[in-house]
Amino acid sequence: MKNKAIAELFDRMADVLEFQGENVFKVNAYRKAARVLKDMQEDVAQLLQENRLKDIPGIGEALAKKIEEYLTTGHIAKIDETISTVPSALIELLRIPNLGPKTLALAHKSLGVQNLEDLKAVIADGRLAKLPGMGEKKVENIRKGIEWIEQHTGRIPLGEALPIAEGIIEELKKRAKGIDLGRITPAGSLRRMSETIGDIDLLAETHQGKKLIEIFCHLPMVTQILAQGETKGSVIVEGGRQVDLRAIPKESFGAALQYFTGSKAHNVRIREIAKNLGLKVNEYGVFREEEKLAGENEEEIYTLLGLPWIPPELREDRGEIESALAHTLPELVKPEDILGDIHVHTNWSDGSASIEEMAIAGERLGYRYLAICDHSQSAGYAGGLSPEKLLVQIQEIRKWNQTHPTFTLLAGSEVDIRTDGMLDYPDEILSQLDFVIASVHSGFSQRVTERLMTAAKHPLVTLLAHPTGRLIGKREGYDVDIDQVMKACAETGTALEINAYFERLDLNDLLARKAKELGIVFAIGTDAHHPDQLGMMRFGLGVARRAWLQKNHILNCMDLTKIKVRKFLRNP
DNA sequence: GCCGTTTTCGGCCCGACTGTTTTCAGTCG
Repeated sequence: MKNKAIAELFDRMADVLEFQGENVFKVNAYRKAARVLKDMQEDVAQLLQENRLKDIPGIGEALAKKIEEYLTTGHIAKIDETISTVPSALIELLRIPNLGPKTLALAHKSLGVQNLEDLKAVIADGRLAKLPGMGEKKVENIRKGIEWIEQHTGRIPLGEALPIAEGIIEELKKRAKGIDLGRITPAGSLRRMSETIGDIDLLAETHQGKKLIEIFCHLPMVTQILAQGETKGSVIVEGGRQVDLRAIPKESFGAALQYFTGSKAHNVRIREIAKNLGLKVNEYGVFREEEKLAGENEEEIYTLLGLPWIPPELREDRGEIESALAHTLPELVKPEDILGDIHVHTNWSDGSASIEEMAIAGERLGYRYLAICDHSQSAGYAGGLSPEKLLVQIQEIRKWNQTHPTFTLLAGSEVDIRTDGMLDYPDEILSQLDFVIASVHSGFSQRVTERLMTAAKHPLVTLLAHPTGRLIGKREGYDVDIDQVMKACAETGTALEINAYFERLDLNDLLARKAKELGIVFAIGTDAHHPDQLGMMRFGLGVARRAWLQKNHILNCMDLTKIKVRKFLRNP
């Protein structure tokens, strides 16, 4: 599929045009087209065949022709030509905070800056600061931008960002006893539950902003204060992450929350709609001329625009606006819909807690069941269970169930799909399990598509775990044609996992949404190796919600009878 | 470059902040 390659080309084109001082709307047109292509699940080649390229929002006559050219020849002459006029090392510099296209063009034209090295040099010798419109402070900010990008390239995984945010919120509440403090919540990509977060954004409702920001900047976890004003504070906390707090008065808290939650693309659409209605939306409220119509709550903002409130997880301009206008937004799966966790390890393999400890932890979360799925025999690194040991574990689990009528343990296994394509236990063992998870843990480039498809077609396999194998910020994932695997799952009724472990989140939001369209059933499993890790369910839930999933799409939102009727369970 | 229940031309989301300026350009979110 060439969608991504074309999107990258359009993005690069936008960078170059911006650098050249082209019309900003043209630049934006390229950027929008790139974003839509990246998000899109359908293959552009398919759309071209059906002569439907121009049905893609943001793609008109000219870009459709360029896409067609790419698909037939492998490149786009006009874009290649434009891009080649500017060295790529120069364009890369646009990623530096506080250095935009104008300044970069100025440095290039006046000082001959071609790359990062040149830029550093003209900063160091003071030549950049002497250019017209430049000055010491601007240059200092660019220098800091370079420093920041050199040591801080990666984004924060959701599973790391959320606990930081919650720790700060808790600490703020404790220390703000004397002042008026109302709602306080994450905003930005964190509230949207994106898999990675840039900076952590918090919003607090208060009329004593200055005092609250003062408290915020002196929390125990703060290691550096970047900015401290009356409405905004910005700090670095232990671990090197940046956290921003904005203090918002009650009357505009909803508008600010809507505004700072984004995404940017979503907000652009919101303001377009407002404009067409003769209204104006900003972070202070909804206005008709000078008259303020709303601002205290997010709901009223959407209502004034003729829309239902849209869950933050959907706010990516991936169809939620259209769906909201048509009043067909899905009822997304909620935390209380989750009835159990069906991917859990114990100290029988590489977990750190006993079966009973995991069961008690699950019960405490209000679950009705838990599937114990330790590793299989060839997973030596993880203490995989021999067939004999697995049979003993099954007996243990059955025994436990007899004494606990209100909570059920399922006897499962996370069975390796070996490099030879076979499952790691013979069928006579697998058939004694209630639940079989198949997954790849070795040979990441060896016929993974074929192996996963074979596993999906195996009649004793319930679900494929972490189907792409990616690790956020660490590993790309298997060499796999996930479309083929999903097709096999759809055909055989095999479930796919949304692995909720914070580094995995695999399937991700976009793939899960695509799988949903194919009619595939999901399981959200935490892959917990410790009772505390059962709490990672919420990250998987975030992915599921971002994938527009409802509870009827998810195995572990069904009670055991229903799962059994749907043939996802065998013995219990 | 896209797009159209006022348009096939003339719009295209909005405001804060900063730093450089004597009224505004650039950058960011």
